[in-house]
Amino acid sequence: MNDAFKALSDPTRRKILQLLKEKDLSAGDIADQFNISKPSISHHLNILKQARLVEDERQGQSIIYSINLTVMQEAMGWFLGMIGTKGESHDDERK
Amino acid sequence: MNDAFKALSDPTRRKILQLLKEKDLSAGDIADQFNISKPSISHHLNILKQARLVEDERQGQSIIYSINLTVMQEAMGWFLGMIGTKGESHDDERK
DNA sequence: CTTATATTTAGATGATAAGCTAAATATTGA
DNA sequence: TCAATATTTAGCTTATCATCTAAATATAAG
Repeated sequence: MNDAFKALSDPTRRKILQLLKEKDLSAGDIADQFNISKPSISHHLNILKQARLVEDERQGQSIIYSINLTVMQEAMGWFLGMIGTKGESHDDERK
Repeated sequence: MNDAFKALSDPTRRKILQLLKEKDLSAGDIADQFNISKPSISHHLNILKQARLVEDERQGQSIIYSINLTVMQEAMGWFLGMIGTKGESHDDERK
């Protein structure tokens, strides 16, 4: 969970996720969307992979990346818990 | 928005937000919950403030911090857009 | 006006992180 | 097997960040 928040803190990685939301892409196709070297993009993809925000699968020469929404939904859960009524979750709350 | 994601990437700051979700607290009361020096906590609070995730107001000697859910709701919106059906938001999508 | 309390600011340090180039690995096809 | 293509790994540099101590600021109380 912490890894996911860390991964999401970088704008390049968030943009990668938005691209993958549209459709699966190879590492090279992703790199083409940025003014950043391929090795750097590969590094970002690795961070996203460790956070389990993306998955990869080799297809011939290419490695195809796809988004994994499971962790994103968990993060959303954190926000939902946050946005609930202030102080609601007290056991000793008076009615 | 980027500031918010950056601010949320630190576990100490996320815990501060969770404390403030329960009730407003002074800077000192917040610092007491961590094994981190008061200046460091002050620094974290400043980052949260710049991201507009918290607000502060002086009350006598103390400065009281409170959570501001507006930006958090915006971040939630980002997640919602992300979790929508893969590829849905194309203009040229065929029905 | 002096002291005590609460918080922040300043300045320094060590750890993380993002970026690069060059080299290594893996796959395909001639 | 050799050359081309796709991606990652290694190693380095620079910048950002979390943390600390010491000093500064602001309010309250005697």
